[in-house]
Amino acid sequence: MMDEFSKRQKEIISVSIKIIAEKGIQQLTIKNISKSIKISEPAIYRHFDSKMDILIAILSQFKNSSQIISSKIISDNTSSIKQLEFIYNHNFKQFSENPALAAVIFSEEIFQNDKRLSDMVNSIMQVNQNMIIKIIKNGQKKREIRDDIPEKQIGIIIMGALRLLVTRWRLSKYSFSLKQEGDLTFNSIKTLIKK
Amino acid sequence: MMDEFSKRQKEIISVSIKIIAEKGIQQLTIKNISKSIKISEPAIYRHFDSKMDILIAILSQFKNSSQIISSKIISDNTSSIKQLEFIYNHNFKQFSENPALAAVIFSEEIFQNDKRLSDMVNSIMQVNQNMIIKIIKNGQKKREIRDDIPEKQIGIIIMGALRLLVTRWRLSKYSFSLKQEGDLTFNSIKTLIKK
DNA sequence: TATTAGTTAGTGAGTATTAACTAACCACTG
DNA sequence: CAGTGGTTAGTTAATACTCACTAACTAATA
Repeated sequence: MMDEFSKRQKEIISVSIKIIAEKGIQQLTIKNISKSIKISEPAIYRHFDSKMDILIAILSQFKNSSQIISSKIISDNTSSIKQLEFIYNHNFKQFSENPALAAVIFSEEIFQNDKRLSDMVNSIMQVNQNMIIKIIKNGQKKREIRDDIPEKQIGIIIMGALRLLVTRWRLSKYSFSLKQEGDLTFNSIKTLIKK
Repeated sequence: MMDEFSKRQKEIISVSIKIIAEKGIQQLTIKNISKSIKISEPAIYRHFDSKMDILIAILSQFKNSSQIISSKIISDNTSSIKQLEFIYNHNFKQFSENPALAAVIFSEEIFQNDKRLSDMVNSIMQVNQNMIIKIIKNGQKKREIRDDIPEKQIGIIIMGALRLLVTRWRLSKYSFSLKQEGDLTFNSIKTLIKK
């Protein structure tokens, strides 16, 4: 409820995400933000107290949306494999439509400096991790997923493959179809883990 | 043979790695390097032409060592699974002994700005990836690894899990035993991929 | 005495942020 | 309705700082 950002605030957030996607987080400066919006640098401070508050706003947006998706999936009553497939597809779709998201989510190193930011990044990671592990555990109980491997380990494999794929896609400057490659990877994982 | 670094150069490289490990790559500044060595900032430039040359020196060290390991493993005539296990163990050992390595290797975003650096990071990644895929392909031929899944996909899964584990270990400020957790993960992978 | 490795003092560029001011709008009130 | 005070969102100019890097000098040493 609290994140009723003003029009300008939303604009600042969205151009910030765009800058990160296109030029990396190093280039996210007040100067570059203000240049994009075509207002002066100090004008930014009419809308956010500090640069960090902008970063926090960006991250909190992502946290919200991933929490919403998480609860949506968990409450959905299809097979575990289908749920995992949905997560993969949802991620690929979201990243493809908005490559900036990938750049921000995978910038853990940079946020490490500041505790507030690193806590936020960690908790976003946690939300996804918990969701996947929950699904796997459930799938093992329902005998849809093999149970000779701990759910935590399957979780690492699933998350790891997803992240590596997205990282490669990003570093290659989005040179291949994330959805296409992702489908191949998920099919392989499906073959590996289904009972 | 070309990397016959002087004593001071080696010192600069080693404190740089230390700084990256402890405070992140953002804190790798000429000022911080010189402070650690207890010489003045300009003195650094007696030994390296630029900061980038220091970064390149660091990366080339890692590249060399990973290439050496790669050829060593490939020429070794044990089972594919054992080879993969060796890679996992080698990585965990190297990272545990020198956490800076993890910080450097996984800082792709930061090196993206500069072409020379990003090429270097990419090629280090490539060396490992090629090695793993080669081993898997061979293992499938020797009927040690299941061949109902493309070698490339198994490669993504193996690399992805390794990277995710290291990333988590690093972000948790090395709070758990990488070797111990890594063994668990590799055992699970072994169960999944062996024929 | 020539070279090496250090020093002090500085440059210029870039950073986030603040100070001081202003134009436009908006709600009261005489 | 005209004028007053207050708020909002912008401006220009400046501050204080950090960054990589350089010029000029110096002590030690081979």
